[in-house]
Amino acid sequence: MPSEFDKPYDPKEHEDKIYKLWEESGFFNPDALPSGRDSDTKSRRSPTKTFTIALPPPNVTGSLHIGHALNATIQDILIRKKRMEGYRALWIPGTDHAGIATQNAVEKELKKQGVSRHDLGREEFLEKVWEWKEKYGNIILDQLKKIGASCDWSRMRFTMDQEYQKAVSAAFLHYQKKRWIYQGERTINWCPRCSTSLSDLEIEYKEEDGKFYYIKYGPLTLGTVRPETKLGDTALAVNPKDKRYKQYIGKEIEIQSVDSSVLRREAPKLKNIKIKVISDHAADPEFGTGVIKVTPAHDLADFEIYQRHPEIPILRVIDEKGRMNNNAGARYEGLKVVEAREQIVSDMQKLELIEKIEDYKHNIAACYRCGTILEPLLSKQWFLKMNELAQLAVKDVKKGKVKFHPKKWEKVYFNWLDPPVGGLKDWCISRQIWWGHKIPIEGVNDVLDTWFSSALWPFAILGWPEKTKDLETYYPTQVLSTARDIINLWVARMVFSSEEFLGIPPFSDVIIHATILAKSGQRMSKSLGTGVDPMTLIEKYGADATRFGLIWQAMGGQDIKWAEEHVVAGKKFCNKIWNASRFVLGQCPPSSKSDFRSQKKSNFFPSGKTPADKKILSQLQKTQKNIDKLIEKYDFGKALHILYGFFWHDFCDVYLEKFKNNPNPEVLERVLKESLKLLHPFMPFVTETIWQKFGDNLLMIEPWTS
RNA sequence: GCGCCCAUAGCUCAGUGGUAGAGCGUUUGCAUGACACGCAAAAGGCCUGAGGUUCAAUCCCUCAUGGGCGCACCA
Repeated sequence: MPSEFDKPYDPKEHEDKIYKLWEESGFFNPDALPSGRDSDTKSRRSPTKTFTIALPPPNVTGSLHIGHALNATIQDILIRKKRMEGYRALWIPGTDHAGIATQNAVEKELKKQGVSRHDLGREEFLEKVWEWKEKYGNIILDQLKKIGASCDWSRMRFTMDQEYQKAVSAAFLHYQKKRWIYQGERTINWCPRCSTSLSDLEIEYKEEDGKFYYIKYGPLTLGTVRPETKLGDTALAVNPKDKRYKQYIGKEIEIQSVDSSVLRREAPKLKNIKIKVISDHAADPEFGTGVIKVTPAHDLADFEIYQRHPEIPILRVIDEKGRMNNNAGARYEGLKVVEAREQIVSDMQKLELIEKIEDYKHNIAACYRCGTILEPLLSKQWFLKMNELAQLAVKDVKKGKVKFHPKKWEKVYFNWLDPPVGGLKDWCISRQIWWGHKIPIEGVNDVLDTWFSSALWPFAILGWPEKTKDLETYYPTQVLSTARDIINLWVARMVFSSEEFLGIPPFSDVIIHATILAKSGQRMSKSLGTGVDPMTLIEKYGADATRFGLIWQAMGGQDIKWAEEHVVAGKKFCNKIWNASRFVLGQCPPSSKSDFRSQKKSNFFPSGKTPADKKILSQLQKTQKNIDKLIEKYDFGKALHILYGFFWHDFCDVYLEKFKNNPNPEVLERVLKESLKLLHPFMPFVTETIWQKFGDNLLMIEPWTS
């Protein structure tokens, strides 16, 4: 027995070597796959039979987290199975430039040296980002190799590489020609920290304990959580049906307010001002006092009121940095929003303009990249019309051309694209950062939303807008596997982009995999230290065990609370496979290995004649069918449970234990060989390592079932 | 506020219209010609609560409770 076939299986001994073997074979590139096998005259790999997956490009800022590991495993299972089935299986990897996230990361690093991006200027800063990307951007892909991902690295793409930039420009110009892109002045979500606009999807809501201030406006009283925006009020609104306030509608009322021209060091003073009362359905008679203040420049809802009542003025009192500007008056100018709030509240209290203050729990919008509280701001931005595009995306799922697994996620998709109330707002595609695709219009400095380029991913990586051979051969893709939080941010936008530019859906099946939660049942969080690093798991238990643990737990896409025990089980299982193989090999020495490999269908029932032989062979056959069916249904967890039960219990505990004194080598070989194939997509390293003991062929391209 | 999901063994989860399973953990044997990362056994659950449908419910329906998540302009 070869010395490296030692008792316990040690993944570290084998995994890197095996990965190198695969890479050197060139078979990750489907163009290099053999077109048929000598033992099989039917051409297994007809050029038309392709199977493509576009890897959701990880951000260059990131390192692999446990969710990536699960997602990569799922995709690798599909790709490996299809490759064994004879498809030209292509899995295209790449990375995303991740505009805001990457810019933030680089700025943070520069800050350590006391440098800001403004010190460097745009050109030099971008050079730094590129340097940073070259240095760190591919770490995550190396981590994918560690878990065994069989991507075609020769086709690796980056959302900012030259070819990809062409695709982005082409898409932009196409939309522009259709007049779906326009510039407009709107109140949008603004992150004062990142100093850029954000789309409606790039928001996270945080619950906050705030205060609800009841402020006197002459004869009226109204409630607000943001008294500082009072300085930008240009109207009051009441509901047209609200009888209490009917008499005021359409009238200008005179109210006493804070005199904002009084300097801060002086005592606050009252000032009489006039303000118009309008009627609008946005005012809910049931809530607060039924009167609302309208601050169109700093509130998204108020801006909508303004759009319905264009006669009211707009007054901006907050700047891009989140500070009060000179419109706010000398008393408040330069104060941060929160400071201004404290100041104005104290002023109003002194002037007896505040009736009462209540505790109030509410959700506030925060930046999805840095967590800073967003400041709605009137701003000139570029928008992409969404009506028709959204309908393209809706149509594909409604018609079943794109299917979600599990199906329930359709709801999230439809809920955004085709909301039950209101409509889908146009997509704010401009960002005021430096790192990204520049908007291809002369004199415009803004860059495009990162997701604008991500939306083109599945076809841009195959060469679109050029009519490349790859695009022709490998598009559309079949499966997209991703996390649920980017269903709208990314999946929906890929669907309509592909429909718009190529007239077909980008993929037919969308797998929304389980979200892996911390033991507490909450999302894993780096800052809380509840995250699990897949690299640590691989280091400790091996890649196969990690893959096993992930798939074993991620049943049916249901969220899971992470339990490392299952990775332990995976490690034990690797060992079991290893040792069973050692035993079988002992019964069938390497001299017979050519026989071992060339068994054909004709002797699926080798000379085994005992009832037990027949039983295990029929169990094997049943398992093969089952596993195949379950993988096709994307039911990976169940497939693995069944495989585990078959191999460990039916084969090892029952059959092997019973007959180890008097084994039937042919049956052993048959069962082991077929089991290794079934196991390979799940646990590629051990299975390939064992397979290598039998000959030179790669298990990776052995026929799935024979 | 609207919507979705979950509640089964100590832990993490499967599952079925006819009173339950896995992995890990625990207990007890066993160094049995691959494996102690093992083998053989065992303990452990009125399947969250209350109603309903049914001959029959852990599984179907309703409500409740607890937990998670998504959406929403309620200032």
